[in-house]
Amino acid sequence: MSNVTLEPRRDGGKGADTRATILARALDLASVDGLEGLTIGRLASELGMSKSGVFAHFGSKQELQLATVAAAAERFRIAVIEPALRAPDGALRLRAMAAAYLDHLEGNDYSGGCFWAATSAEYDDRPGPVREAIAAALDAWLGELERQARLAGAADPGRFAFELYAVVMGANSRFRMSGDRAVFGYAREAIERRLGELPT
Amino acid sequence: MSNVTLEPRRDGGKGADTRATILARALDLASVDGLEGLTIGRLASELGMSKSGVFAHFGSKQELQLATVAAAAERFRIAVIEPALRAPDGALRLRAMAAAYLDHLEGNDYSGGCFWAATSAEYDDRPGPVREAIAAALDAWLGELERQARLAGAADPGRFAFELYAVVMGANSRFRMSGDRAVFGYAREAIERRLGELPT
DNA sequence: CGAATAAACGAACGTTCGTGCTTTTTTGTA
DNA sequence: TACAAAAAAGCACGAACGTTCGTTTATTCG
Repeated sequence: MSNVTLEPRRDGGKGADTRATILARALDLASVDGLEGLTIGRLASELGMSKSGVFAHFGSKQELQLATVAAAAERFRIAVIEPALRAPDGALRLRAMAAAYLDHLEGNDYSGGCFWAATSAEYDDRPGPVREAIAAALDAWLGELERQARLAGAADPGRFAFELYAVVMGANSRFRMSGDRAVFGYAREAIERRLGELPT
Repeated sequence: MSNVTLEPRRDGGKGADTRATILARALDLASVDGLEGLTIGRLASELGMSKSGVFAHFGSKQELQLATVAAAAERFRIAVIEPALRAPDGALRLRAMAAAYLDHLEGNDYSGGCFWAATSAEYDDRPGPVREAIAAALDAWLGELERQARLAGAADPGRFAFELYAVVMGANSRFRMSGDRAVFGYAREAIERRLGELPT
């Protein structure tokens, strides 16, 4: 009766693998239908599991949403941050970050586009822990852009970071809606132009 | 028994007023919760109506969504397009359109931000008539930007239109998430800079 | 091997969803 | 003022939602 385990362990057991499998699928579903449209029943049926089996890993839908946000942040770190770290601080790092991001977006035909574009639009008017988690991830990204812009000698790093962010997100938005790949070219050229304006 | 009217009339009767009232509220709700999160029950209770009373005006949820998109397009026309028409074609018109849009976004503290930003992110992976309606509205907006950019003598009007779009939408996105009004200044300055690069 | 615990299952709950059918109230007009 | 049409309400439905519960199957470990 004592020490009742309500949720699977999050460490080495079999549960950790299942949890990772669930979150990988949750990430794809949420990129398409949003974190609110993500349902435990759908998730379970796509995984060949029972609703309660999936549910037990998180204890509530909100915890599932928060775990999905964390998984998205980790995937973003691997797909975008990590590759860009090989470039030196400053303008070259900025170029590498933007390029990795755009490549990631352009290559993601299969899944539902940028997780952060979808979920930030979904939660920008929905207070609560999920919104805060998304906002923190975006602030971290913008903050890193700003930090690198400062190292690159930008006159107004905050402004510089905003412009990079806007162009990348704009390309994702337009590509998703129109299917026109030309927007990635527009975005890359705009970024190059801005980078070229930095002090040498 | 013959000629049964399933939906209220869309013309001069009282039904037209009610329909407009419903759509006005639907627009606000959809700006916050999206067109999928918009529910007939919630709409009815906020309006002090019955679910079936609201439902009868549209016949299906999808029709309600399509009518809401149309209402959003009309509001956008009044708030952004119309005021900008007083400026002459070309660069001045572009400046007026962007300014009206940014003012509209910055002044919309009460409601849920840009309807088009919210719904395009929501439907970019959801095929169907609603997506097509949203895409058509966005294409019309981008097309008008491009047309004016061409009249202003831009070397690549499509690229020019994309950059304006990205900066305005980026400002909306960042403001909604961070609450930082400085992004509107960033956006206005970026637009002025691009307009200044046009041939005189 | 056997006991303990982790993991997944299946059924049910109360609620809300969109939608259909019927009835009542309101509106416009002859 | 009477009456037909329009508008709104009432009621019910099947499905899906998140969640809880008790039970069963897998896994781990002494």
